[in-house]
Amino acid sequence: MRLSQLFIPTMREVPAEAEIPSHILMLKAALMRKLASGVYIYLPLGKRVLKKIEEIVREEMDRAGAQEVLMSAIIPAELLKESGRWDVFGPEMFKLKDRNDREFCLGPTHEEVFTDLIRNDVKSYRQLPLTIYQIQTKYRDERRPRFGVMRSREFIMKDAYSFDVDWDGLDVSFDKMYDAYCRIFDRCGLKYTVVEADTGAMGGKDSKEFMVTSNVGEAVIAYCDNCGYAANEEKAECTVQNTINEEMRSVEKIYTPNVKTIDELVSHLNVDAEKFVKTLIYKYKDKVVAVLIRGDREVNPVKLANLLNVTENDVELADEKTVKEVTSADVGFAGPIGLKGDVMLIADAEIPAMRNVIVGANETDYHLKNVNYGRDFKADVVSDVRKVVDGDKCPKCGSPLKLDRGIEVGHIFKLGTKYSDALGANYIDENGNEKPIIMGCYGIGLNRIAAAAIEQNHDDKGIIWPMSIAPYHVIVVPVNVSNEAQRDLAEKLYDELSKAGIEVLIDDRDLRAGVKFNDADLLGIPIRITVGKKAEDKIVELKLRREEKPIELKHDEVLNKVKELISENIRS
RNA sequence: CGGGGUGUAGCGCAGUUGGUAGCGCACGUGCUUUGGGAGCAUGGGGUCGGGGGUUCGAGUCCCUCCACCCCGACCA
Repeated sequence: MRLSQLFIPTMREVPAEAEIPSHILMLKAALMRKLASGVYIYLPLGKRVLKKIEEIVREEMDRAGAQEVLMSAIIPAELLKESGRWDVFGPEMFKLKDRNDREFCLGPTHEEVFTDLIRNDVKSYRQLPLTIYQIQTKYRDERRPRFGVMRSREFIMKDAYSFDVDWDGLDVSFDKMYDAYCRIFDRCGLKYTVVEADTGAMGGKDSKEFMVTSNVGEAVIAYCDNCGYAANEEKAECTVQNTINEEMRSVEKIYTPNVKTIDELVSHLNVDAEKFVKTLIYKYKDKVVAVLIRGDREVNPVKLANLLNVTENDVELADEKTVKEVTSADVGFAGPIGLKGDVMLIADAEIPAMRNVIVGANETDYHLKNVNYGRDFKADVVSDVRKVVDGDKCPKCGSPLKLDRGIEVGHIFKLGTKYSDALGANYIDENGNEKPIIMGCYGIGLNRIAAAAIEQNHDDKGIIWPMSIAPYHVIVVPVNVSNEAQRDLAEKLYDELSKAGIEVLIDDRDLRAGVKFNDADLLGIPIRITVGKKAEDKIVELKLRREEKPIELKHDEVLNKVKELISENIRS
């Protein structure tokens, strides 16, 4: 392709709306443009990158025995109402009505549609196992789209669903997908970590996320260098860090006028935050629960929701009125002793291991010190409900955990029977018994892969595409197109490379060398061939985008060298 | 959804006490130039986010709506 003809409106200045490198570079390098908040259109180069990623995903899905189908982006409301998710997703869905006032939504995910297909057309164990997938646009009306394609409202996803006769079968299907995912991300040139994840509103059992490590990632992951344990922040198990064996002292009431927050208490009493226990009042489904947690810790809302057997959306901090009713005091003085009404008391796992702590007195302007679990109060439930912190002991081996940020590019679940039960997707086993089909589901965000790849592969000049997903492999740059020798040699090379099936660009624009080099760097084409002063002697330069120094090559050596470089850098 | 901010040429921005809109880059044309974002000359491009109001006169003041961005909340 000729740059003089390619629709590639690169930008010299940084668009004000973009903050992170991938977003900036995708706009600058003319991969995409924004149409509306969280909605992007892809230009020729961006489209090629997506195609490359799509092809890798497709090859690996097919290799793993999955079969491609294509659902509709439009889903009738009744299907999602059948599973209950019409309300679970709620405002996250783009909803629409047809002329007869029938409700639909633009699919945020497709479990129900796939399950519906299977319940109609799969009846016997003889038809199982089966894994089918699609590559399709999904729609989620995110509250806050951001970071370009990283969190957009329209995005391309590969979603696969496995159907098995039993849990052992699911394990096999799941492991195949797991392996396929590793191959996909390896081939895309991404550095990633697989972490244990919470299943959340999706339901199901085992769940793993594929996280591309990046400091712009929105997810926090905890991992252990020693034993390999890794989990996302929501899931990461917390252990009791240290057990204090002080002698229990007697409870004292202390006057703490208008001292409400842990920070204020720390400076008022000159005692470390870890000697306090916070009492947080939450509401869920018209019930009230009090959560006790060490002063310097944070509650993990996912763990709390799971413990209460509700979704995260159902749990929220109680309003002031409720807090006053339950604690008989202003907000800021809640404690475990003397709560009124039907309040479940949950203590974080660390609480029983603490001694002589300070808690709210359930009386405005007072706290209690030397309070001890077991002697002074007992919780209805003791469970891990806090967020991990850097340095926590690994739940598997006890070494210190580290925290990092990641971009979630893939997520695989063992769903089990959640949707087959809800929609009645059953099969007849060899004994004639009707049983629910055991399902798994597996998602990959394709545009996110592109953005994540840029996050991990760029410098201050632009993108540095991994060979496997680069829009083109080679760019031929004649330094001066009005120099006949340079132009002719460049054209000849372009022609030879094209005929050999190489994906090659030629920058035949009548521009200064600096502009062309800067564009080539911005675009991130892996191999640049510069045809300059030595064109008369049939000598050109070959420079890798990733490397600093070029090498000189004779004209007739170029094709083989290029072929070699490409095949070295693409795994299949 | 709460808090903050911004809307002026394709991009980045300026616009004073209210007086009829400008700069850089980009774009067209001509000449010169040609190994890391050239120079000179010349030209085109604007419902100043929309609507309403105040005023002789509004990019500027007031009201209102909208869009977009950031922080938070939220997120299979």
